[in-house]
Amino acid sequence: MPRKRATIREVAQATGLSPAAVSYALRGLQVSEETMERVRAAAAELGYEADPIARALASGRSGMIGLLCGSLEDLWQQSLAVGISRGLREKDRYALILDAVGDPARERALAQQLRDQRVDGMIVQPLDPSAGFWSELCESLPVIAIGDSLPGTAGEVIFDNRRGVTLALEHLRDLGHRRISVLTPTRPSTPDRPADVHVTAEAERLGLDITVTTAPHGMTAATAAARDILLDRKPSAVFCFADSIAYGVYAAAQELGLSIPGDVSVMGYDDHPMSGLLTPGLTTVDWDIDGIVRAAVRLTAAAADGATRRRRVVQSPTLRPRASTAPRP
Amino acid sequence: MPRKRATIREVAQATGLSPAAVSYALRGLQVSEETMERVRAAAAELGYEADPIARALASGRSGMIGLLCGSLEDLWQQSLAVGISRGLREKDRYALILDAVGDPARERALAQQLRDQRVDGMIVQPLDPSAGFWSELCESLPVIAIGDSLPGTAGEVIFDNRRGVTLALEHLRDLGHRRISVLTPTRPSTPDRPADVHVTAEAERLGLDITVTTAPHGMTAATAAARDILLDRKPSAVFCFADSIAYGVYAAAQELGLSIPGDVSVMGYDDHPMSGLLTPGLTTVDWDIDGIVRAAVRLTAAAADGATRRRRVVQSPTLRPRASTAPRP
DNA sequence: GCGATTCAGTGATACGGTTCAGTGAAACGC
DNA sequence: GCGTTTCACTGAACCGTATCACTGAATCGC
Repeated sequence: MPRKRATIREVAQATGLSPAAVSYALRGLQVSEETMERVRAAAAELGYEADPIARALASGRSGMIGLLCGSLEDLWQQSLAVGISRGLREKDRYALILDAVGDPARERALAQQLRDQRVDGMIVQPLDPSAGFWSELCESLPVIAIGDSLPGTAGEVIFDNRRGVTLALEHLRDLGHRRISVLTPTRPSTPDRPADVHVTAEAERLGLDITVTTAPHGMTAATAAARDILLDRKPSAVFCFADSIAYGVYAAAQELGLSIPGDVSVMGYDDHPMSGLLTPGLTTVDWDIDGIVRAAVRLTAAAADGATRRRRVVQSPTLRPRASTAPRP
Repeated sequence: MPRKRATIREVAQATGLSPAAVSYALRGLQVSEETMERVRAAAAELGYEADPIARALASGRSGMIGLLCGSLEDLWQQSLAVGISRGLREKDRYALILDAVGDPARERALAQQLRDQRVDGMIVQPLDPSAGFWSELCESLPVIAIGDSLPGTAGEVIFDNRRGVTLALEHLRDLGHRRISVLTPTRPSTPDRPADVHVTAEAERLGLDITVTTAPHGMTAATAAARDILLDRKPSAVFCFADSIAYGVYAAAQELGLSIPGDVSVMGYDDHPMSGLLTPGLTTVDWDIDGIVRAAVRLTAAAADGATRRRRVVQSPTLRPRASTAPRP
């Protein structure tokens, strides 16, 4: 790391200008072309680079985008976070990634802390879309929601979960399954999460016998939950609301000596890159993660730059049938 | 998000003290018990919380720890990052995660930017341990290195790569393999990376016929590289320097109709949670990621809090034999 | 009872920028 | 040729906290 930071004052001194003029010049404001060049040259010479902290304090903007993840234990969300982080870097912005660990209370606290960091915008995968603080938050900075809709956001990338659930459950019904266990990462405290509502509604419509169980993300936790379900309820199919959870079911089935899809069919939801590599390949619902990343980055950058138009992208799911689902024996 | 931030001045006014006194009181310094209580109460009442940006500017510390990852395309590094991020949160610190995308030049720039953010410390997985700027960096803030050793760090969690490579190659040799392809994520520009040196040295010692190829992390890229190697060189075994890359080999083998381990044995390096779920299970070298996370968090927190003793943890690998390796046909 | 220490708290300044209101000179309209 | 704009730039205030040097009062030792 080179010479110890030059300040704006030193550049001003070197050019014979006032600090204010230098500040303007470096941002291409209010000064003549010629002065701008002179300042740029001096800044380069002195190795001057604006101090992001001081700038944030003075201007109230930091160049950072807050990324508030529901639970990074989910591999798919990890991929999403990494993708978004990279996308933002290409637009000269940092992502400040925070992990709510599946806890809505923590989600709220972290949102607050992100705001304190003067993030220019925030990307959120709301755990609890019905929480009251979102609208207040949206008023104080541009928020982009991913997944579920939120009131007052500057933009949204919404998953058509209704459609996704339909694809999954119809697929299982078409294979003859009636008795289906659903494993969802949703926390018990927010039982009315949109995606879950769709599940019970669709199940009713299709005449399926559904049991919904909560399982944390993360292999070991999901495996434990899956073990119980496979033993107790003996469903002919399991529908997991995240590929990560389906991986837990694979592990449990392996332990119990159950064959997939011979003894039980398994469906995922996300299409993580690993899902195609497993044996059997995991039948799942693909949300086009690259598309989501691109849309989120685009919307966020625009909103943080002051775009006012509220954009809403609705992501459509695709059924990705592989070998983990088969007709009911 | 509640009332709009109270400042320290308002708290001062409310308590009839000077701002300085409030500042001290809130941090439990220099003031009487009684005043401290009074200030705390007033602060709570006004909903005051210190502004991290202003604090960072004034004090030069931010409470954040920079986490500089080599390449987050690697699933194992993703797990590491998530784990460390969580561990730090439990110590009331944020992680500011940056991804060098496998590019040493970018690694350097990001290190600089992290420092500009006033991070209290930095955790680094150096892509290029021999780069000159590390020692300068270490002088200006406490750096914890993960993986390879670095001059001047405040602490290190070193992988005994020599031992890891030995475990892997001896395992393959014992199974009768001689003609082995090595796939490593190292960039061509730093060919003398310690881990790679061990490979060629060990291969020589064991009398193995080795070819080293560079493959980026990330399934699609690794798959492409693996395809070429499997077709052109027809090794009896492939040793991948990251489980993520081994996944690419699985995909390539699947495409080409090659059986693992029937036609080719595959070894990984890391032991990512998914490796045990694959069919066949991936034989790999386990570095105890949880131990690494714990050690890194502990060392970093200590160093950021001003601990001076330089701690060095050496991580020993364990061979995790599964089904992807078999005797040479 | 007197000088030397502690103690609790103050005022000023620093951190490194941004931004608002203002200024003198040049350009402009007519 | 005079009043009005525009242009390029300046001075000062400000963002919200930390910290240094200092002060007056209380405490201490003897």
